[in-house]
Amino acid sequence: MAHLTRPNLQRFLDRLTSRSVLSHEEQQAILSLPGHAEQIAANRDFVPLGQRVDHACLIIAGIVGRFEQNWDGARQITAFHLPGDMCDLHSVVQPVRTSALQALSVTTILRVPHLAIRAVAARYPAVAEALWRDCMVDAAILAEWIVNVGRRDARARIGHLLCETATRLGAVAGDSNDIVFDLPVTQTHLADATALTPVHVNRTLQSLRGEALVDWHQRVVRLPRWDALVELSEFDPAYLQADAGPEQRLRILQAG
Amino acid sequence: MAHLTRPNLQRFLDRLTSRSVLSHEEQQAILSLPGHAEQIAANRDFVPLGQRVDHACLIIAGIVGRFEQNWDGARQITAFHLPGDMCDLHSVVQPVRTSALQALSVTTILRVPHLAIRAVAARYPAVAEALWRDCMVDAAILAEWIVNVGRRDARARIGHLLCETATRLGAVAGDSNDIVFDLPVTQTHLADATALTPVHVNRTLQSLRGEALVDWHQRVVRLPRWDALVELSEFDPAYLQADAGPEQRLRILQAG
DNA sequence: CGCCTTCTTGAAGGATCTCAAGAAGGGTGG
DNA sequence: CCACCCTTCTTGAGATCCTTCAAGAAGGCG
Repeated sequence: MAHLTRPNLQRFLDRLTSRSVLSHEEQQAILSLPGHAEQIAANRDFVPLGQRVDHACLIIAGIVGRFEQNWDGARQITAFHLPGDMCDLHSVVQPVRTSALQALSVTTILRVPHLAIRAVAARYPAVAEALWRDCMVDAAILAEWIVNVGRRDARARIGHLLCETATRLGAVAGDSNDIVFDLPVTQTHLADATALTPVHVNRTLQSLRGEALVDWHQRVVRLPRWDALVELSEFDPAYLQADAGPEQRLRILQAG
Repeated sequence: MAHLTRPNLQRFLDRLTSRSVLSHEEQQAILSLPGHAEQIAANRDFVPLGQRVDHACLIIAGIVGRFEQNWDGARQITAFHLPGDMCDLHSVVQPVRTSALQALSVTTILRVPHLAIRAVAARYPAVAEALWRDCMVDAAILAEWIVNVGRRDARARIGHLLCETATRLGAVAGDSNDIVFDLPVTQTHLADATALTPVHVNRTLQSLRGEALVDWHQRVVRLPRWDALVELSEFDPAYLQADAGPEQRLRILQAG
């Protein structure tokens, strides 16, 4: 299976090197990480709560939600994880699981042993730094979700989530105003993520559809008026740290 | 001023060593970090948005809020930072500021240069690991805030925030059912943190007071029926990772 | 004592929820 | 290829939690 892991790890590496500077040797070390692929059915927890974990999960295809649960069963998704994400990278340094991970659609993951990641991180401090930095981007997204759930009405809330996801998926390229991307997620999942009820999500989507802001059919999202949606949702992609030019990539921990 | 920084850094070090294993030498390195103290007036931004930062802020006394802003001025506090917190530790690895920090009451901070922190982290990988782990605890708190804001009604929301803050302040010791701690924060701040309006916070506090769950006067919070409040707020302190016994402290990145 | 912030109270309005049930869609087996 | 089933989407009507607006009371500080 090793011959398959490499191209998948490349995607993860691309993510790291978009924000961090890594040497050729360090990059090779990451690409050589072991891992074994696994297919997960939709709506299945693949990292249940309360257990110690000994591996991290790299998403190859599909989409994953990080769930927190309420006593009365009300669910809250606190993060979407997209292909190329190491969705529980934090567990490398903190193997006590505090939230569950669930596949939202059929999802392929690569389970990468903590031991291997730790060995690379220990050997190459710049890799540890890059991983740490990646975790911080996830944290910035969490903070933005608090604002989303706390301070925006249903239309802006859903719009913002779509803008964020489109950006993270790399669907927002060039200056096209017509964005299309795959989002294999149900309206109920969207409700869990935005802290709304499925019913209200449905009505809100209709409202957005009525203004040609969102067109969502068969798991394919189309945003025909990107600029208008960005404005409605007050979406500012800065927190995603996605557009870092080469001059913004960092490598700061050097012994001396 | 150096003779003053050491005892303050001790508090930060205690926080780190409560979850990570650090050698005597590593601990000394942290205690020797330079820094200069500064007093911040209430309601003042001391780390404004959108700038590159070259230092992190250790809170010595007072309380700090991490603010995200809306276009229309609606504010959301995404985190409280308490004495002993390095409130923008993440900036060590990601110096682009994405959220503002504001003192909620008169606050004393210690500004610690990134350069110094990075030097220690580079020299001692276990320190980098401990810092990274500390950031992950903050991230877990962010995730819990999403649940709080998204899925709990006003009473539970405020109750949960109080439970969390009491726990983080170390006010929940032993099996006393009567918790008292200082919380120099206005009801408006509480509204910004819970995504409610100040008016509704006020009414909710009255409701909690009516059931003897919360007693809040002159910036001093008293929780006379801790167990009942915990249940009402469905507060589970696991995510705070505060009670890690010695056997749970970690040191995992070792070259080899 | 006076000012400014913070807290408190009332009444009306609105965004979202709850409950319930029907329609549509997608996959599976005969 | 059709029939069936189960999930997902859609719709309606009433209830509610929280907000908005406005204004007065209380508290802290110079």
